[in-house]
Amino acid sequence: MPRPTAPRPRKRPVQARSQATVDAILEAAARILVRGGYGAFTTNRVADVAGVSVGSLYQYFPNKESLLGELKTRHIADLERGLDAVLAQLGDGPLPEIVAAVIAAHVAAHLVDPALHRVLSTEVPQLGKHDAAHAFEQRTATRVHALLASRRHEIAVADLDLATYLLMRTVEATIHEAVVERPHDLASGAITREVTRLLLNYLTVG
Amino acid sequence: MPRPTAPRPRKRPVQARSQATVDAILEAAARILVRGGYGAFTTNRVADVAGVSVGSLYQYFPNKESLLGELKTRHIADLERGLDAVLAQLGDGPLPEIVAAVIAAHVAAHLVDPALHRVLSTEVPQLGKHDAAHAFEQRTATRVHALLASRRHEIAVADLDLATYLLMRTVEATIHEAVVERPHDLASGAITREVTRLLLNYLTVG
Amino acid sequence: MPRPTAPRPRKRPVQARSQATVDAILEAAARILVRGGYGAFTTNRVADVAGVSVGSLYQYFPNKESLLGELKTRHIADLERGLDAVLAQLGDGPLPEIVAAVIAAHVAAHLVDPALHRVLSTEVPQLGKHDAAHAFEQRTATRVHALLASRRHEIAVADLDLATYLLMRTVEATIHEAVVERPHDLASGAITREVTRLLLNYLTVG
Amino acid sequence: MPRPTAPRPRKRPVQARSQATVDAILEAAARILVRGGYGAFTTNRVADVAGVSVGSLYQYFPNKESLLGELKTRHIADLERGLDAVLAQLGDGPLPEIVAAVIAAHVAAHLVDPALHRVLSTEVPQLGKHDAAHAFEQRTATRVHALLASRRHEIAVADLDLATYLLMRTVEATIHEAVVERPHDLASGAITREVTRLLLNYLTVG
DNA sequence: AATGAATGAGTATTCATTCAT
DNA sequence: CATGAATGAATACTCATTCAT
Repeated sequence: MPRPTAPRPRKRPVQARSQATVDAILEAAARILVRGGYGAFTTNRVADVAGVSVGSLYQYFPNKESLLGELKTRHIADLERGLDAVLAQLGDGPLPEIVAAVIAAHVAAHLVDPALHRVLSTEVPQLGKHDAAHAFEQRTATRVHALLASRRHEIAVADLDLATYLLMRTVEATIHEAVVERPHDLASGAITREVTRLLLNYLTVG
Repeated sequence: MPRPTAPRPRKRPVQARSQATVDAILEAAARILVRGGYGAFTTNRVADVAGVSVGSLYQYFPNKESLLGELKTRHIADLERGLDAVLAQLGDGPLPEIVAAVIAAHVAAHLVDPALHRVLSTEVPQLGKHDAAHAFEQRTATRVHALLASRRHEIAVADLDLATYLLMRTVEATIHEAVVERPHDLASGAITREVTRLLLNYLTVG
Repeated sequence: MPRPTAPRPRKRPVQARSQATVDAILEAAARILVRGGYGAFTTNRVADVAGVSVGSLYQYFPNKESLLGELKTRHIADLERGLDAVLAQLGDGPLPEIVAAVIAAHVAAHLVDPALHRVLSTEVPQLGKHDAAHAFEQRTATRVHALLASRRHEIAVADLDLATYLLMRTVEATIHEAVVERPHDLASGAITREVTRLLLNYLTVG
Repeated sequence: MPRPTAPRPRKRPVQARSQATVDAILEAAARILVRGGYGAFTTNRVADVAGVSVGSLYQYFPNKESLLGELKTRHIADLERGLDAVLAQLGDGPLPEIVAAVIAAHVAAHLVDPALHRVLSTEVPQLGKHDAAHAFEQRTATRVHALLASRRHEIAVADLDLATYLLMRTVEATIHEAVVERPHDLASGAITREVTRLLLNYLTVG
């Protein structure tokens, strides 16, 4: 009866077959979230759609919030995997290539599950931002910062920290919205091209 | 769970003391939203904090959603008022002045009630974006587009529509986040300066 | 706040112009009841439709129940007026005429406001039957009993009391339902004819 | 105030103990309805009296109306069972026997749960009569009609349809009221005897 | 482990009634 | 007398969570 107070503990599933259950639950959760928004996100319904009992759900997730947390964590891991794939191949090419790569990486990431991304980032209670999402952003910022630093001589911006911030915000904001509002410009490559130009000009032109 | 229907027009208070009641309700609503997020936003609690009875709340707002709607509408009106104040003074100065003004206007707008803005734009059910917020964005886009068009010869970007989109997204995203995450850079004027440079470079450098 | 406990006190309107207000209220009440059933019967709505304030309504009716009571009382007075008109003309004619007259009187009564009659007799809380309706039935039963008694020699039924009961139940039941379910047979006179035969046979055939 | 929608099919309980819960709920519902009328019929109170939580009630009945619907359905099933028991034994006996049987069946039916029957048929919102009650009446009318038709030669009434209507109305009305108002005459058999005579005379005497 | 029946505090909303103006 | 803003207990219904089987 008492409503949950803190989302401390998380998952526990380690065994073999239980993994299937956990996956089913998380998939059901994502589907419900995408289809009906956070308002439709009910533990009973999730269990139902997942084809398991509520009891089982609570076997793996101590409370609703932990389920949501795991969902976020996994989604972010997906995003990061995409990002890694692109950034990993980046040698010591010229700045334009790097910026283009960062943007491409973000585009790729946003196409992983745009609908889920939308719900997760706009409708779901945030709880202080001190979650996986924040950590991910931090990590990404560090990487971008390092990439910029390695081309320090090509960059006309004094405050590299601020530059990183602006770069990331800009990329995120333009790509994120474009997925929904300008799918055509995104598909045609216009968005990528323009944003690349936007950022390169900023970084290199005094 | 059916998504809530669009916010219906609510009963318009006209009498003397009723206006005070309505204001108290809206203020309480805003405060609760800011402090506890959408999850804490309960009609009974709003009435309680407002110091009125639930019955009174429902005398003026036919349902929870309409209360939320009015809150959004008023907040946006506040934003737009700030925007107007800045843009109205804009004569036919050079492009840099215009871009700076647009950014300054956004900064001003976001300082109206940043906390409320955050909740309203990220945690509250969106209902299809076809609300006051969307209309406001549309209006602003049109204004920005017109401003750019009037300086067409100074602008190196081919697609003015896309340029407007990128400009607005960039301004919105960087300012919005900076309010919370980089208050220092915002206060020092660094954000404004850099974003101005970012956008001017984009618009003018081929 | 405390819900009403007993419907003791009733109206108080005696003055001249206030009568108009009371009438408006009662008419509104009847209309609402007919259109929306007892579920739609709300003091605020009644006042609204009547074009007066709730306060005024409570000036004349101490509570919801008293309003309902007055409505019933008036409706029954209407019924009784119709009955009187028919029965008053009854001299010492033969039994068939009397039975026909009683039936005709009931038909007339049920055509006064069938819709209101329906709601009042099926959907509205009864509260012990110790109201005006019961008294009316009692009075009618007495009259019918007297009429039968005056033709005692023509009647083959031993228990005149029971005969009165059956006669009244039968007339009421058949007419009441026919208004809604067999309007054609009622209009054509078939119902009246058949019920007359039914009752005459019963009363006179041994 | 919108009239409630038609009773939707409710979740069918199948498991072991759940059946007990459903029964407890329905019993409590009936008791409350009988004791306090429709006004006292509250889902929370029903759950309380049933000794279960509201949640359990809503596990089996999606809404208040469905609970009421099930109650009606069961009550009518009870009535019909009684009717069946009597009518089933009817061979091709003479008309008097048939009429007597129909009356006896109704008497039996009305003695099942007279108090519940009263509330259900007079105080509860009807929703258009298109429910189980109506269907039951239809079925009964068909059976009675068939019985009369099979003795067509003994019957002096031209319109068999109208005769069926009058017969059923008369039986229903006299028995229904007698249960409450003339229990003595009912127990003594006087009601049955007189109503039988009433109807036989009607059907056979030209 | 899994199940799903059961729980009950909490939520949005209504409406009879009061009372300051 | 009239008004209508204000009241708040009561109501239908939901949903996170528990626990006996």
